[in-house]
Amino acid sequence: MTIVDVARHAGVSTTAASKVLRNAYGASPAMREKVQRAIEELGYRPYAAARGLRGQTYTIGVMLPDIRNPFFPEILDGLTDTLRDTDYHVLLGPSCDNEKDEGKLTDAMVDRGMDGLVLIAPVMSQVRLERLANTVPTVVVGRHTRSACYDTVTDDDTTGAALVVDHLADLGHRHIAHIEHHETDPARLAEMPNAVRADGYRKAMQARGLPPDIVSTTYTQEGGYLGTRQILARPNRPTAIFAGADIVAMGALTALSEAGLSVPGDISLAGYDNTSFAALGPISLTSVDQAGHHIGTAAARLLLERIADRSRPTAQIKLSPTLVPRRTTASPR
Amino acid sequence: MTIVDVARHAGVSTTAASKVLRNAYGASPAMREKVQRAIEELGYRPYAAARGLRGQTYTIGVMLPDIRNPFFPEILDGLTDTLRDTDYHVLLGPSCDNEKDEGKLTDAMVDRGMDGLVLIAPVMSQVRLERLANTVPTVVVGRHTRSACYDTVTDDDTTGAALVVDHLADLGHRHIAHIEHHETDPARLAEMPNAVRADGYRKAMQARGLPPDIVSTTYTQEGGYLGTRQILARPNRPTAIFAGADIVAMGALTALSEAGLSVPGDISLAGYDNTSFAALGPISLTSVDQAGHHIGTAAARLLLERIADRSRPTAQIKLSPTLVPRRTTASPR
DNA sequence: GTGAAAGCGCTAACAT
DNA sequence: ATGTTAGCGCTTTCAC
Repeated sequence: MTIVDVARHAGVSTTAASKVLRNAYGASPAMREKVQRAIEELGYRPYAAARGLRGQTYTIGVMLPDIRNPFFPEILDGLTDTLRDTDYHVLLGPSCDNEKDEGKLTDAMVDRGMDGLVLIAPVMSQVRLERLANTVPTVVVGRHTRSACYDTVTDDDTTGAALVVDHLADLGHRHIAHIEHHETDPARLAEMPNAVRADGYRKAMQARGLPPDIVSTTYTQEGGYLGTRQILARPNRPTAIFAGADIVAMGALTALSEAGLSVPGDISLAGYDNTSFAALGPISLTSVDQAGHHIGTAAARLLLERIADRSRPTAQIKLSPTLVPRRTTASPR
Repeated sequence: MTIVDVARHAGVSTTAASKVLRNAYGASPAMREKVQRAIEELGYRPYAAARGLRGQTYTIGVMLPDIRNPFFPEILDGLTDTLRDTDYHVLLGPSCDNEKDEGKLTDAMVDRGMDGLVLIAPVMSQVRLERLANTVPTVVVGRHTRSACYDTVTDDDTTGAALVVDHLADLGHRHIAHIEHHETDPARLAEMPNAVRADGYRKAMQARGLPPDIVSTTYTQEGGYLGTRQILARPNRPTAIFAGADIVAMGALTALSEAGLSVPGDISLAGYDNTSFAALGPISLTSVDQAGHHIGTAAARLLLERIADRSRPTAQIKLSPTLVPRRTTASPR
């Protein structure tokens, strides 16, 4: 079942069939009609690999750091909703949280001739990112950089962190600890959402005249659990914990409950991302909403624009977070 | 940067280069050496679309019903761990929970020349499934069927449901309600994991001489919330709820907490899947472990076998679940 | 063991 | 407006 069969069945040339397939210029309505019917009757489907060899594959690749983090599906929904009415299909890479896996995955996506890439909070160096973006249209989500090669969509993590610190400080907390995703690479320190969040925390604490107190782990449930245990093992315990992501707060909750501490009675806890689990009745976690759906929508639009015009100047879209106070934060006793 | 460049750089024919690329028979060690070096020096990467046109794309597609359900990442991990050391890459479709979206996605995967498909709890008809499996090697996860066209990996949902019912009945519960994922299609009624789970519940209740009580919603957090509200609105309330999936239990917890009911004081609650959220300290949900990682591993192995030999008889792998009792279940007052 | 060449299904010049 | 045809990068007979 190839385009040749369609053309023959419709009694036209393959060029004509191809044009109809791609809605390209130069096909009369009558011809469109004939070809469409032939396609229907034969149940023909164009073979993407063959198209890829000549140009587009109509495939957009998405890379995300952790499929377990319930925040990422929000972004994905925004992406797929926007791409639904286009000819493009979205394919997701399995989660990869280190530079090596990221390289392998993006290579694999390039090898498969993908028309565009959406990279969510990638850790690879900017040099690599730009090399990649020069190969295939790319939108980077989460990294606070400006590049001439790729578009970016970020949420204002500095403000988001301040939202939490101010909320807790207003409640009367003086000792607020922060659990961050460990970051050593000096370049990423200024770019990655987790690092910017930690920096926002530091600045907001300073602005309040409070000493910062940071524990480094990872943005996972396990990381939250271990980080909290570390905090609780110390001589003087904070009255509030600001977890850099909801998933981290989930792990923190386990550690706190194991330690026999009540939330917010003994200790307040805030997360980040406002995932659906934060809204769960028995959890009711104070969090920061960064509108994942909008992030996804914006990324998809930027990518489509760039695919259409690879030379248009790059754009940086910055969204603003909002605080969602719930029952895990209260004044200290 | 094509295979021709590599061949020229190595001073051999493209055939030779191709053979080395694919570890095919008929290339001397010396030639392998030369070609490998050329590949390294040129940083050559084979273009998957072009390979696809002649044969394999080294890509395996995975379809899952809901990326928000924290159980599926377990299966995925099993899949990717097993596939890591092969030449295959895994690409995920965005979640799709209805027959139409499933069809679009599987079509897209076939169009992209994928070498194999893993379908997790698909809802499409068996006819369609078999047509698909005749096109491309396919492993179906979760559906309790035997087909001559595709391999299956399932967990014994009947036993799993009985595990929960027996646990609750042993604790002294007489009125145990079940929240299921709505299923109307008569064909799917015997095949889908949710339907088999509901049937297992029914049978286990009957074996205990207890009247079944089923509420139909969906396997989502929202579904659990709405289903539980429905249960609570009725005149006589059950003493225990068996949610068909942990994610459903999460929604149930919200509804119960909103209603001012304590768990397990006022009502016991059990889930299914033993996701990482079930183990969370403040939740500590009794659940059924169906070893998602093993499911993924088994699926990957079956798929590789079938890709290697498309005519080998189909296999049906059935795994056994275990109960993980936690703090949400206790004897009724 | 090695190489020349045909062709996978499609698109895009180019010719009509 | 429509058709002819040369490739895209790779694999795979089939000679040697």
